[in-house]
Amino acid sequence: MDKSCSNCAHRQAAEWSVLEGANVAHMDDARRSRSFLAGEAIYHEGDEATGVYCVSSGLVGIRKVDADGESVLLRLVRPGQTFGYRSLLTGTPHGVSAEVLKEGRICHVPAATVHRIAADSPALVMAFFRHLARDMAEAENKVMETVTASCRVRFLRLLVAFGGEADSDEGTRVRLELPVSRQDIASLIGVRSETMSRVIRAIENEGLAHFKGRHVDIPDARRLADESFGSLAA
Amino acid sequence: MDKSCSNCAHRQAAEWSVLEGANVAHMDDARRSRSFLAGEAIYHEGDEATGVYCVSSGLVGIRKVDADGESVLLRLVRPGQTFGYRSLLTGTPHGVSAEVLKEGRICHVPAATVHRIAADSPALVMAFFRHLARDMAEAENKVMETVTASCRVRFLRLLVAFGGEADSDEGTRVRLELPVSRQDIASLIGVRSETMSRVIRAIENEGLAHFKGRHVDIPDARRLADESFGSLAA
DNA sequence: TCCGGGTGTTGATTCAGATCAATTCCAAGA
DNA sequence: TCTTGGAATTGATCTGAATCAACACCCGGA
Repeated sequence: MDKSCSNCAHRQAAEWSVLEGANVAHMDDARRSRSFLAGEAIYHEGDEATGVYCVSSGLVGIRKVDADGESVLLRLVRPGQTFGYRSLLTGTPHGVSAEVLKEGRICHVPAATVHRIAADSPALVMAFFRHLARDMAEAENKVMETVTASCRVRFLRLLVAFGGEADSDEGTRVRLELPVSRQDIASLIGVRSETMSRVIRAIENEGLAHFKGRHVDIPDARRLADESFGSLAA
Repeated sequence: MDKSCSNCAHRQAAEWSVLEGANVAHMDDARRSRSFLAGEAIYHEGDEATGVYCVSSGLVGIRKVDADGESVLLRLVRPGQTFGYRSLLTGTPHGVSAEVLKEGRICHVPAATVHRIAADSPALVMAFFRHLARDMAEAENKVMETVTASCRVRFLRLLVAFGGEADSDEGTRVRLELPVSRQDIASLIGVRSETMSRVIRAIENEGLAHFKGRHVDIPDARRLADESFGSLAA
């Protein structure tokens, strides 16, 4: 399996899709994939970048830890997405750590290869720029949210985001699976896990959604989406 | 004044410094500068990008407003720094708004020019990538801080950041001037202005710093820096 | 089968910061 | 000079979320 990027299921999604000709071969050639178990660290804050990573399957979390040991889960990286390119391209140590949240397979493209191809293909650099721009926009949203929205609203919005990726069968009912543990969800929206529990119970009681393990059943997605639009759903 | 980028006081700082040969001339030729008064908007969220801006003098604030009208000041743009390049390069509408906080002069390089030069100079794109990467790192720090640190600590860290740019005369005493109003500082660290006042008064009472208008006098910068390192200064 | 430990839940209590409501301060304009 | 309106301060009160402390649940291993 995984013999080549060309037949990777996610080829379209990743930055590599802009590559042409010999560069595709270079990539395929230098690329190495290996499987990771949940909990394994891929790199730590402060490490030097050794290349660019690409999630083939599983789920990766980008984390940051402060001096007090407080850890925040900044974002998730899903299959088909790349990560770690920022430090590599700027030549600075990683400012965040990456860790496997759900076991899977992750490709690694060595630094030298990325640099060589980037020097030859401005389109690749541009693709990474776009990726970074999108991440930046999300980071800005996150700052806004943590400052202005209650933890309840933040959680509802996260549900909506997860739901967007899930299968919303024609009607308004949506069934989805939480990709990570509740602790991690709490960390993702910046609250304590106890608070997370209470928020979930409240939502459950109101009948907005039904939680069983990692399964979530949303009877009326529209109602939930409305609620997630800030406190005043004018 | 301001006849050319070549003799701009901030030439070294901005992304343009990587340009060579004819591209420098193209830039200089197309560039237009004009002065803005405090409070003027440069662009709004949702606007299409018309070019890249460069602060010559004064101060610019990057803001984001949510559905409820809550506004957060995300970051400041100082003389010598560029902004607005993100939307231009990705071809997406601005996700934030830019507004003049302190009157001054701002240069504008039209979209067509930037695109033409960028197509010819991969180094320019790379320079913008670096800028974005730095902003992203700061955004990540901001998320961390708003989630983990008290508003007191967040304010102290902001003071330290301002102090870093100021003149710390040989000793530990630092004298600096706040670049923006207290309301804006409150918005910058994500608290209400009332809270801001109280925090400032508390710091004043402890003798950590002395505030008079926008002037701040820090008798012992080291002590202040220590305090800013989270709640537990082990 | 009985552990053990990680994950999640629940309750009681506390506290940081928001909110509501007056003032006071101050700079620009008439 | 007086006026005026935004910026800043101050006080009283409320509340959302953290904290502290048990306890229930579930799953893999001996």
